Amino acid sequence: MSSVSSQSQFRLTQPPSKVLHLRNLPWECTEEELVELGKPFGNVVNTKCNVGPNRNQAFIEFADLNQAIAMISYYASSSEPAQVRGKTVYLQYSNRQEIVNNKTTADAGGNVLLISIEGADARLVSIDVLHLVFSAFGFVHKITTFEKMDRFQALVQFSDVETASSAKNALDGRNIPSYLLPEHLGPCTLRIAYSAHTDLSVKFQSHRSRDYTNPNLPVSQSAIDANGMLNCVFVGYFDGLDSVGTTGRDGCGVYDSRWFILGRDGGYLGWAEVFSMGLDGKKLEPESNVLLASIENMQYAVTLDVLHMVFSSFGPVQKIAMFDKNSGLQALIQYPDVQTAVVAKEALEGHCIYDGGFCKLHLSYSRHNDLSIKVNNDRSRDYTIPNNVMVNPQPSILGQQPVATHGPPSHLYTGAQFAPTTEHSMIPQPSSGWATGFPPAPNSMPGQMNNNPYLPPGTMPPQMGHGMMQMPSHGGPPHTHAMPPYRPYQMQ
DNA sequence: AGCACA
Repeated sequence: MSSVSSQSQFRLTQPPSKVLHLRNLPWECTEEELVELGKPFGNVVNTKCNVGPNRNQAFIEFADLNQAIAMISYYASSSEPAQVRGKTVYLQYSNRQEIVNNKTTADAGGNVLLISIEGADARLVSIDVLHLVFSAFGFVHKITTFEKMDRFQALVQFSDVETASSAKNALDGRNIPSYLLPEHLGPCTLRIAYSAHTDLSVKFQSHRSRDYTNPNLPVSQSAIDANGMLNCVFVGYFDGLDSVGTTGRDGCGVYDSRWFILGRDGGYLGWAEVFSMGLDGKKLEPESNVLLASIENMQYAVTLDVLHMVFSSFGPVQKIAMFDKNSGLQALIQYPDVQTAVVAKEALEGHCIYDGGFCKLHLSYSRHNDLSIKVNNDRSRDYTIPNNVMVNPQPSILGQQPVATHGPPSHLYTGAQFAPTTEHSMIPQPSSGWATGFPPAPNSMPGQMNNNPYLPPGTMPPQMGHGMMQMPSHGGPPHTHAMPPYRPYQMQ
């Protein structure tokens, strides 16, 4: 009726209540901080924070009315105002007698979180980034995203309530780290609540929903990028800081193709790696014009010139950088285009530079697109710059003799050995090299064709001919793909 | 800086 509405909304003196109303709180304020604030005055039995349109209000409920009175009285006469995170907090008795809902049922959280992403660019946050962020706290089973009330929201399902609550506690009110977002995006803030759901229903892997527990789920077209790949995230936890460097933006981010994830206190939470997944569930790396080669079983020294020769069979090698990694040798090989790198990778992967299984190549796509070669030496070279321009402290030795580290040199692959020795009669000669548009058959690593026990002739590597290769939008296997046009290329 | 579920 009207007798109630005639009361002023803000009375100067509230009747006492064991519930206190707090305002002007920082929006990051947690329940724990509220408990800390009230504890000196009595037993805090319940709290509620992030209340109101600005989420800067809260309630504290004491076990006893006198405790609430004690707190109000204290701060009424104190020279030091109540503070949370250095912010002055204003206190008054609530006009309710108890805090309803919420924590009375003792952290009635669920294993599913409801996430609202706030910010002008919230809609541009990909499901993969969300997965990455939340995976820092445990295995994410499923994610669905949707728009509601003009807000971009997501449901994130964890295994259990504990994991979900740790994610909520750490991330609620936080911005998604900028280094996980495309550079042009503005801040995207996470607002997190518990959902009533316990198990999300995900019918398809799509750009809106993912089920990370079911690799057999149908993939909707919307989840597939131009290369016919499904972005995915792999995450590890707490694997130690010693292996983590700081090379990314913001002083944190990418190391060795992994993201590492920092918690709210700046502490290390874990690492994550974003990659693309083929429809068969296999991990695919995004293609690149730069290949990362690691060399296994390196009985013979692999020199820059050897690498240059091997990789030049598929196209002009622009740059090579060699370095030691995990007590092994790795090299980055840069081609002018992705196609050439794809062809080279598929042809060379798993093959050996020397007979007998020595110096086996393992190739992956690098994240780099353009290597910066500071100096031409025996470990790195920029073949696009004439020799006399760059300082060349060690003259290149073009006699292609492998340096044996153990035993006599084996057969080194040289351009001359590129001549067909098997049924693959179309393999180009070194003079025409890659330019003929036909790479060596995948099983016929140059120089490896004779009696190589590792490479039965005419055998397709197992990864060939499977689902991902058949996908129409994929670049396609090299023999069906248009090759780069012929451009004369001078070997040094 | 001024009272919260749905």
